[in-house]
Amino acid sequence: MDTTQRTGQQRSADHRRRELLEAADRVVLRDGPHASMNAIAAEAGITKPILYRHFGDKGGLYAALAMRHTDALLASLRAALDAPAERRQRVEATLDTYLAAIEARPQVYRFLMHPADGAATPGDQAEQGFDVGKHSAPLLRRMGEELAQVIEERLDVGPGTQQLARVWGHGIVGMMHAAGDWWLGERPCTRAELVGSLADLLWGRLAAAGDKAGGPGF
Amino acid sequence: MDTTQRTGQQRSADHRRRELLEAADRVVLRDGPHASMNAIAAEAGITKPILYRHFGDKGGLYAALAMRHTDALLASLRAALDAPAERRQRVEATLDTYLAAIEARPQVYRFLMHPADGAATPGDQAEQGFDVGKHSAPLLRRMGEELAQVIEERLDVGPGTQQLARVWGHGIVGMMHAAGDWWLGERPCTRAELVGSLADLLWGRLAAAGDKAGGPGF
DNA sequence: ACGTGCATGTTACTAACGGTAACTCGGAGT
DNA sequence: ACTCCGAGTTACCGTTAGTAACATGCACGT
Repeated sequence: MDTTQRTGQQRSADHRRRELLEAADRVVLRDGPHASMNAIAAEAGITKPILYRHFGDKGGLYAALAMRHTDALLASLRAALDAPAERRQRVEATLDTYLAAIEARPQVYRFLMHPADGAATPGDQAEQGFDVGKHSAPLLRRMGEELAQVIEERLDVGPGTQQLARVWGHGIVGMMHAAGDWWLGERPCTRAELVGSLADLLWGRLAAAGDKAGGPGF
Repeated sequence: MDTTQRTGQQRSADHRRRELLEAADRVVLRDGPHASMNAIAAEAGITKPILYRHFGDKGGLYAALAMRHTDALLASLRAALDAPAERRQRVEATLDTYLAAIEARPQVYRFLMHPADGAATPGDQAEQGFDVGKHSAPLLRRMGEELAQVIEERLDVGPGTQQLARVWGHGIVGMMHAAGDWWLGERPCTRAELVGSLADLLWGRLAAAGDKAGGPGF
């Protein structure tokens, strides 16, 4: 059987937290990031203060929720990134993995990319300085750092590799994200075409392209 | 049609709107995107309902405000993009223009990139379907389309140029944005270094780099 | 001169939200 | 039996977006 009698007490603490997170997940998937604490509590069959006891505040709940999805997505990406294949193929597989994920669950994607407000507790005016990006999409940051690490581990671009890797990591992730966001809204082409075009961009086809008539000479 | 006497009535309508926008600008620059309608009204020396009469709702005010800054930034970028110089130099100038802008006014930048909620009027539950990206940062979209147009006009990459240009436009803008956001938060290097690294990425240095020891052969 | 219309402005309110204080209830330990 | 403690509730606070109803001033037709 289970590890003894304390199931009734202690395991239920973690288990309840899991249940609450899954209820919150359901509501967020249904209502988007505008889901209210009341709605989440109602979905879980309880009332607000319990949520606050478990997660502190709304930011805490959202952070816990985001962590789950972020971890899952990052695991997929890591798999594609670490596959034993040619570099271009790895890049394309990673792009495709990301795009497939946001295509399959746009609500989750939307939630992860807009963790809402976060700052400035109502009664207390906090941080009026610029903390740009501090509370902004943490998923993008994590993906950027992850990619930077892979680049630094695997690529040799001479001196300054470490800094270059970080710039490129965040830059490439941003490229993927923005292109995916736009593509998800307009669907101007197939996923494979998008992957190919982005890989072409990373492969220097922009620099290699010729000027059209009328442009300044190269 | 005298342009003289109706000044008292009609010009003051537009003028008042301008004044309100400038007051809102001041507050947003001071308090960030969390600025409340009350605060903005107070800064303008009036009260809330007037704001609502002029702009409909908070989204309307924010949209009008964002339009001003977006137009200004886009004008700068267009100038850098259309300069009569070599392509790489144009790219670097454009990147630098963008980064200089967000560096100079991080509050404006933060406001433009997070137009807050926007959807779901409180009393009426609206749009529960996925409208991903519909209300998301319009500045990025406009920049992406603008860049796509320039690419399509100036570059010749064979068939499919138009679609490729749009993908690249949004992709490059996303790269610039994400890298800039990260850089603004951590300041890991100078602006010039960041510009150079990003341009190198676009110039195919990622594809040209060699593998480090231990990696799968190329 | 006088009311009419209209834009401008106000006060006072509603509904919803995030968050919290204070109370209640049921079960384990001694 | 009595106490302690965690889970849960109701009822509330402060703030916010948004609105209804009331006041005021200025041009206009008659």
